[in-house]
Amino acid sequence: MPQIDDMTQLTPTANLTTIENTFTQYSTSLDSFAPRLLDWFAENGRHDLPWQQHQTDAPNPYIVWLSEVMLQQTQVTTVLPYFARFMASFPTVQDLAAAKWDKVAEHWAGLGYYARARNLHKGAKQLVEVIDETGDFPQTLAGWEAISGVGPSTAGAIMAMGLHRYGVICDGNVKRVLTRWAAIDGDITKSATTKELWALAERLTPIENSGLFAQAMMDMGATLCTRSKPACLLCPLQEDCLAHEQGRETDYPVKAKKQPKPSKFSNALLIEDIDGKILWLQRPDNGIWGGLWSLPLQFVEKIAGKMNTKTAAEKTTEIDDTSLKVTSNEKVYEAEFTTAEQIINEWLDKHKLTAKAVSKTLLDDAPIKHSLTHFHWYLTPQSLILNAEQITEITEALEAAQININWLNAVDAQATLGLPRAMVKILE
DNA sequence: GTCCAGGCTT
DNA sequence: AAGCCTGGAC
Repeated sequence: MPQIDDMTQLTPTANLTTIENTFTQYSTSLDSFAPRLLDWFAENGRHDLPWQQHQTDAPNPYIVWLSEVMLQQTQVTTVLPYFARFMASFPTVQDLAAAKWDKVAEHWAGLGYYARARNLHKGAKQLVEVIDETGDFPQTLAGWEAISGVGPSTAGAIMAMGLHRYGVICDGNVKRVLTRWAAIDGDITKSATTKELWALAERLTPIENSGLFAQAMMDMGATLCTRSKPACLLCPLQEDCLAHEQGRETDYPVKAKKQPKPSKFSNALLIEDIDGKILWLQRPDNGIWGGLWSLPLQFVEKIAGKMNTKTAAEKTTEIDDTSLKVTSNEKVYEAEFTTAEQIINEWLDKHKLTAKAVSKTLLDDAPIKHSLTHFHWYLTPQSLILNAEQITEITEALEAAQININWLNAVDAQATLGLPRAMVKILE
């Protein structure tokens, strides 16, 4: 734990000094922050989450590590059933490390951000290696940060809550609470602001009970200091919250304006045999849905995000144009295919085969829209039935290129493969 | 329907 | 700095 004298050195500008000068009795505000928060947490916090370890003297770091990785970018209610299934199938880190990737992927399917699942599986193997060498889980912040998928905040959470040692977290919840409490106007996506927030989090975290403090901060951010409509009346920090004083709670945290998202159009090929078995491809580890199974996708086009500064004339064209076509100020990009999709496309070309639209009714031919962080994806299901000879040919072509493939009907695919949500939508 | 949150890796 | 996914808020 850095001493307070060191803290000012951590801040690039006079950040903490600014905060301290803001209060006439700054040490009272800063020093009473944790006691007020912990009192609130004892009375009103959640103490029944299945991964919480603060009521035991022998915390299980595996449970905290697993839950923290799941809780990255994901809300508690979404994580709960996934966590239960993981613990049932992989009760120890050794079980997880020994599992096959496809089994891990199937357990994770639907949670999103699949790199987390790949890192989790890799991390389990790394942890078993550490345990075999030292007899125990890593015991230091650096030891945990060396595990794949564990960054500074997750490592701090594991130190504090999984080992009952000293640890600091500074996740999205903490950042929202702190930017409001101290009215920090810097863009939280900038590294200077990140540094400032980490320094403040460290200054506020009590040396004793850092685990309870971390839980309390996360609970505060999730239940009181919410993004919209924060419950300031119930907040133990209300009396010296600068954002509240100014009535500007929802102005924080400050983030740079989002860039317009491009749109991508693809066909999702349902390549079937006469028994209704569908061709599935395992996607490469990098890129979208890495390591998961997907239908072959056929790139159609990609259109740049809509500009914010459109002229009235351009807006009119846009309204008139209901068929998702390129408009004048939009750019068309290069096609994007995986190796497997290239092989399939070349094979279809060679045999002059074209997939047909699958719509139950004439009106039901709209593409499925799937929005991601950085683009909108419009997926149009297209069907193609192949004979036995063609099935053999395409299977051999893909296997020759070391592509992992599967022929499974819709029900079996959902039950046994890790399918991303968009694929489930298409099957439905 | 649209907008937005969210930690880590590369 | 960009890429990654889904669900909840509105």
